Amino acid sequence: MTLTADQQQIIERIGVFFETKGNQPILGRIIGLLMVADDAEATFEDIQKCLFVSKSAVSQALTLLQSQNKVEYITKPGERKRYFRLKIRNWKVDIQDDLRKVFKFNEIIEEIISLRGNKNEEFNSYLKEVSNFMQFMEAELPKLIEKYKKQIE
Amino acid sequence: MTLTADQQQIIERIGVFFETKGNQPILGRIIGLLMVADDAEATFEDIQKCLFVSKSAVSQALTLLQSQNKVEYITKPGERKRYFRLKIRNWKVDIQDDLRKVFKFNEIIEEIISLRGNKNEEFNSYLKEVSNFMQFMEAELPKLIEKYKKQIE
DNA sequence: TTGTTGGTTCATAATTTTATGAACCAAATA
DNA sequence: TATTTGGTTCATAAAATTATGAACCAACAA
Repeated sequence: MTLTADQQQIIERIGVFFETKGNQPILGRIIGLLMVADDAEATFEDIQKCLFVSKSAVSQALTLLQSQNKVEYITKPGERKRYFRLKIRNWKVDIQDDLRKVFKFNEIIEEIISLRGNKNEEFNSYLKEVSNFMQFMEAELPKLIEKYKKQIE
Repeated sequence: MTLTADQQQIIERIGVFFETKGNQPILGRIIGLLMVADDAEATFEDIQKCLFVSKSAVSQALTLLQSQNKVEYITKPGERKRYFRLKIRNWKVDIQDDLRKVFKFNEIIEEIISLRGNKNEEFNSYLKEVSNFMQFMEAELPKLIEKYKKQIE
């Protein structure tokens, strides 16, 4: 498999995106490769050669991505090689998870509120306001997704 | 300033939360301290002593947090010390930014779509579907925030 | 004018994260 | 049976991140 300069570049950008989300560089690049590859799949060897990394790095990264349900592989008749692909069915779920993660902080905020004294009531009410906003958003999110589902029907 | 065991514990949890969002450990802990502190503020010395870190670490972390608009300081008459606080007015904005960041990936997806060949149309249409979902969510988000604002009036 | 307080700066030490290479293994092939 | 293919495993090297300490500075106090 050979990549164009455009493809190489966008793989790096995808890599950076996933890296800033807290993943190690190679994971994002593999996801990137699987996204830009013409047939949306790549063998172990493809990954190693396209990304210029060691066998062990590829092996470990793939193990991780599979454990995270981000990647799976298929096989082809008469071949021993694995063809790795993105487990794309999970994406919308991933997006929702990312959104929920933002509101996850509300759990901590609620704990803080219950712990705080009354030395700074202004801050306390700010906290409550933020908490309220998060609660609202968290509750509305599923409704929004329902709305989307109806819209595409 | 002395912290209870409860306060110490929650500071660590806040620290971990911010750390997994890609920040260095000390930043999250400082934010945590400013959240649980009774008067919602702390001096340079307070921070150093409560978090058991060096002067330089505190100085560098505070510079960063201030540059990120997360922290500010006030002074008190007759005192040279700075009292650091969370710039709490920015929080709802921060939350919105975090949400937008999730959809930011759509820019990359759109680029990928325009770059992809037609070797795997199934994958192509999956990509379009995900992109569509993100576009929808991104467009609805401001409406949701409007709805919230009206609701609290 | 000397010392103290409240910091800042920067080179580098300590730690953590990430990638490597060598050894290994099972299945298929020669 | 020996060799090749397609990987895995693990100790550690390399790189990146984070924290430290020493030197410094300005403002104020003695």
